[in-house]
Amino acid sequence: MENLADSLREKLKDKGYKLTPQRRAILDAIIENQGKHLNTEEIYNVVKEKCPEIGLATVYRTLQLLDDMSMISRLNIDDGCMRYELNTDENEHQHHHLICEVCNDIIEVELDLLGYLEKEIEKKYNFIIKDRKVKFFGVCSKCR
Amino acid sequence: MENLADSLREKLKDKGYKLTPQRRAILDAIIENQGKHLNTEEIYNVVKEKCPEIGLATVYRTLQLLDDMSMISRLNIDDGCMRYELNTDENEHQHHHLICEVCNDIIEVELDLLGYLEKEIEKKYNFIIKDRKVKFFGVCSKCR
DNA sequence: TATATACTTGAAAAGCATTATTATTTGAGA
DNA sequence: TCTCAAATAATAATGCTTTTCAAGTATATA
Repeated sequence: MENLADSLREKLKDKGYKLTPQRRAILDAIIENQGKHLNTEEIYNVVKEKCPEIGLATVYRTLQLLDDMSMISRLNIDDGCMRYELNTDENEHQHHHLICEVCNDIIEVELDLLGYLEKEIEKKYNFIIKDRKVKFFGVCSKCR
Repeated sequence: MENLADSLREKLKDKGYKLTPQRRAILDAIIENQGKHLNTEEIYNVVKEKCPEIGLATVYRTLQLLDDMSMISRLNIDDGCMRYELNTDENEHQHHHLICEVCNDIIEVELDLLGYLEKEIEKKYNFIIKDRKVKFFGVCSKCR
């Protein structure tokens, strides 16, 4: 997965941002924990292993920057903090989330199947849909 | 809409909660502003007109109570605060939300059309779906 | 190479929505 | 009316996030 890290670093530099050790460490932490939907504090703790002197504010700042650049996405599970996930080419397309109310695991769903609903909404409500957030709450296969 | 207020008051008393003037005022405020998706601060300001001595903490407490009793539902638009909507018999069934990125208006969508997607998810992921939150972001008819 | 300029950072303070605490008040049944 | 658990107002505390600011670092320019 070396190419992913490289391409993200390139993306940063292309936009005129400096690739500091802190930003590099935060990017690495997110890449290494892909699929885990870590929150800011958790990312901070991972990053501190390689970069012990980093400040929490830098993590918040960098996550905001990466979100603005669409390199990561926010995910709000209503658990009191913001979680993040990597935007890869594969999950660039819409995907939904299953949230297990028992173990709090977050599962990504590749199935989309919202096309018809969206077309109906755009027609009936004359509303231009640009983004969607779809979350299902319930019990996952491990907890049933 | 007198019956709605009455039935909600009954519901409170049936569960052993006292019908205080504060709770009555908060219920009335939510009923009178049905469809507006007010946040806690906004509800507080409406309630203060009829009940000026009320404290903000009481509003938070009561909204939590009403949510626990499924008389209202939380709606998180990621705008930094929690919003609420009344659970009437009509909207008891699932409904989604359109959020206009221009005027920030929130439109309720009666169309459901999620049945097939949910069945596929339950089958493919062995996940029992108990609730869902679906939000579409874009531009509403008034702003296009 | 020296220097000006803009960008980053860590630490600490501030912001903001929400929750907990506590002393006081109140609703509703005996 | 009296009693007492429940509810309240005021305020402090909490937790996540953003801002401030002084200091450090990198990049461009002369």
